[in-house]
Amino acid sequence: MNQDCCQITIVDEERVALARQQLPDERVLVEVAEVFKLLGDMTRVRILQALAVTELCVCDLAALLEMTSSAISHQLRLLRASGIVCFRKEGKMVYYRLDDGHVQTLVEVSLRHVAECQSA
Amino acid sequence: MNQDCCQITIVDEERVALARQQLPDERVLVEVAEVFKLLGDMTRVRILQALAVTELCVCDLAALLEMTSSAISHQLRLLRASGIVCFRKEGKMVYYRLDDGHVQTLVEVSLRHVAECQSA
DNA sequence: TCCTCGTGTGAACAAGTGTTCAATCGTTTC
DNA sequence: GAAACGATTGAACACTTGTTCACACGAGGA
Repeated sequence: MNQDCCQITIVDEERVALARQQLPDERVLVEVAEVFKLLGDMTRVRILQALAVTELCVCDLAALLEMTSSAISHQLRLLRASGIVCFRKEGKMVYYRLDDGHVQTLVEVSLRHVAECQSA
Repeated sequence: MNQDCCQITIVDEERVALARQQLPDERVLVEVAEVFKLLGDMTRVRILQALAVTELCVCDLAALLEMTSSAISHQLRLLRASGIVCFRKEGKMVYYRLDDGHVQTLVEVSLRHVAECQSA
């Protein structure tokens, strides 16, 4: 039986080699995880759900989610940096909206998954 | 102008009300965030990518990702609890595979999003 | 110009998370 | 039965992360 350097038995070398071959580039995986990490927070999910309905300014979101505008602003900064939301300035106000249809798709698929798990 | 209890001005009550109305149930949002949180980790993303190719046992995954089987097992436990992966026992081995097509869709959409952001 | 108000930012703290280590459980094979 | 092996689990640790607080910026309005 083959053993790797870590003394862990590889049961099926072929399958492992196949999986390794199909594994995307490390940098891509990092970014994929990064996107999901951003979506993996109640506050940010609620922000995105709200922005999926209509564009909103920071204080709108703060009132809607019953949080400080500072907390909202911090989260929006992260979402902005990853190209998930974009903004539009109008005087003192800054209106945010979803930048990308993919994000909405992700949330929708996730909602479907949760719905199925609950019914099962 | 209206003010809520937190002294934050609601700029557009109509839009806020609309967004609030469309906001899914709190418990659903918690679960959605939970799913994304699970996908928001490099190790788990790599596990899922590997399992998208073929079913694998714990030690296969440990060898593939160059990690201890203990670390892999901890992560698989979380993925199992959320119905993202399922397993099949065969003697001493436990073979894991994706339980749900939705998860694969999520990863694929995310990959597309990342690809577009890089090209832009 | 001064003040107000919406927003953005940095430091700091509490809470949550992933890995390691050691031990245990089941199953298979001497 | 005992040893070997794959898998699982709990505690502990370092590390990350979300919110709060205080303050700064910038755009109107008096």
